[in-house]
Amino acid sequence: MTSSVWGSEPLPRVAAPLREQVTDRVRSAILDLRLKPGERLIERELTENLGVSRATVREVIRQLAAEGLVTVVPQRGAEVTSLSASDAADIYEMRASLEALAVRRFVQRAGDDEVRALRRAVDEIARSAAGEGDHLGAKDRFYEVLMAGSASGPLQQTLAGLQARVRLLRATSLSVPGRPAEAAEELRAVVDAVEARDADAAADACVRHIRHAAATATAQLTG
Amino acid sequence: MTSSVWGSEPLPRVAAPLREQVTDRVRSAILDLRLKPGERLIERELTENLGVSRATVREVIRQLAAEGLVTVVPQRGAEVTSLSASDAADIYEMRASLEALAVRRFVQRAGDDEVRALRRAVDEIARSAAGEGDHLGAKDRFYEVLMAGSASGPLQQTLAGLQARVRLLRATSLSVPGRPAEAAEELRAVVDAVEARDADAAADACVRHIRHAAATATAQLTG
DNA sequence: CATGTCTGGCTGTCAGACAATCGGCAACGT
DNA sequence: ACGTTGCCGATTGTCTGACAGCCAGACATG
Repeated sequence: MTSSVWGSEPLPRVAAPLREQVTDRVRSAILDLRLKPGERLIERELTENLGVSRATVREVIRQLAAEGLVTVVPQRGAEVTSLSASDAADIYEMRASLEALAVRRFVQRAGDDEVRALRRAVDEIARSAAGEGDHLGAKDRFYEVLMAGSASGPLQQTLAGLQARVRLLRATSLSVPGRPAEAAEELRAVVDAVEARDADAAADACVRHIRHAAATATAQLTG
Repeated sequence: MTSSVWGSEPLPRVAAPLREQVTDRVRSAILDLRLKPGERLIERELTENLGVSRATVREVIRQLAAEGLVTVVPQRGAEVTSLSASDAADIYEMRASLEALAVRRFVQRAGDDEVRALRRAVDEIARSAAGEGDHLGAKDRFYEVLMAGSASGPLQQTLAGLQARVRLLRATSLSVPGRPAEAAEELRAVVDAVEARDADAAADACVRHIRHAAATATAQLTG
């Protein structure tokens, strides 16, 4: 294959369409809580603050609505989604099921180098949990590797949406003290199973991790 | 409650926004195979055939893209998604996980009348499988009841997307002879467990059903 | 035959316009 | 003082028309 010379993939799309840049900006704003749940998104304001036309803004809003980050009320417009406690529980449970599946696929489909990358990612999480470093970023990289290795378009798309909503949750609740270290340990268990190529064990460990995360999160929510 | 005079619910949305009507139309066209997988969707054509402006058409396309029914290639436009065999397998597996979860929620949350409605729905499926009647429609109604009873926005939204993509699959493969009767039997098992309020058994039966459906479907695909 | 160039078809994006609708506020009658 | 009524501003839903940029295939050229 000559493709190895250029780097296989069908081209990483260097210049993203304006619409996607804007989508990313707004999504970040929501996840960073610069737009709080329940807050209305007025089209005119967005056009001004982002410097794009209303048509573009509207497409962005539809996109984010599909991801579940904003909710559109007919004839009233979009607002940042605010999740109920039961929604939160469901989302975590969905994540548990689907990430377990993703981990299974990873075990089946990922090459040794990708397994090593996953190991590195979890190490970085542990480091950031103990000492210093970008914990959220480290977790993001972990999931990036996981998704790439499990190589499933549909799974990736769906999980991305769920993950975003979880972060939306993290808005309401947040960082419990000893939690990062625990999380790192749980993820290490996942990678251990993956390295042993034991899909069942890996899936189990994954479910345990998310159930645990859900427990601490909802405790914050209702408490 | 005075609401009983008008019919309880927060209003069934009589006049849907134009955009949604159009979305439904196009979605139907895709699922009924009047638009085949791989076929390009040209904006101008859609504006003419549907009698709406390009702006509206574009919002509709973004919506369907988010549902996974169409794929947009930057600078080239949208085409009806065509799924790979491995995508199909993943989608079925995701459906298995999530519908199992939905059934669990149904057992927890649904009232007795909703359980009865589910029973009626499965009976109708059986009838349509044996003698005559709208089989697809019957299945749709079954899922409608299921979703309403499990009462979870996120679950409903996600599963709707998956279900649509499964139907897209059904485009490529299709109706195996004795299959409908089997399916009816499997769903009956689900309802039996639901009536017994046994969430685990119901979830298991559900997973079995979808695995079975996936098996026959992928057999068609690769064979 | 390989390479460069042109052109038509589409998409990406913008600006501006208008009707329909929602929410609140103020005037009104009682 | 209080519930109604009616009006107005803010915002969304949708349309029109326009223009630049990109892609693919036809065409010309050496």
